[in-house]
Amino acid sequence: MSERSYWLMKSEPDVFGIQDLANSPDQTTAWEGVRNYQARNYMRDSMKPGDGVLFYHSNANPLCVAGTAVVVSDAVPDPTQFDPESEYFDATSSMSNPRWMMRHIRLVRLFEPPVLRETLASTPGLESMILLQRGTRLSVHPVTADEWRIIHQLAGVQPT
DNA sequence: GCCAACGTTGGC
DNA sequence: GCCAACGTTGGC
Repeated sequence: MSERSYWLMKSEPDVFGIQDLANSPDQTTAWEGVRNYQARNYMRDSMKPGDGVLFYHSNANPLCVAGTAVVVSDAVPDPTQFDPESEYFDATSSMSNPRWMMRHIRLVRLFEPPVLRETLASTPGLESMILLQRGTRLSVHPVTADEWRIIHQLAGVQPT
């Protein structure tokens, strides 16, 4: 019996924000389009159904944790890698040996108001967040149980 | 819009 | 296998 883990996943709200997740069927979405090996490895190898997800708005105003989600599927091939019409098409991947894997996530809650990045940056205990390290671009990465708890405190809600 | 930091590509 | 060049990310 392995412990539950926690993750942060970035999305640009102009492309797909937490409101889009809230409006999705079953408030569930496929986390398509990740084309970075480290992020893929986390999704493929380390995530488990039931893990918690901080839904982060990048390239946005305001930059913020907009809410939380939960991992609801095993790792499955990202179908967009096989779609020549998709911007995420990868001609070097094959059905028999897919390169890019993804998960499905379901909305748990919106943070209202969202927890701003500048709040994270000034909160004791969050100094080590990967998100806040200089030069970090990784769009899927782990957060600690402490970080998960502190961010829920900032949001004024019980951790789920 | 700028640009620093990073990841990937490809010539050698 | 190195590393320069390039493209992208993403905060500011």
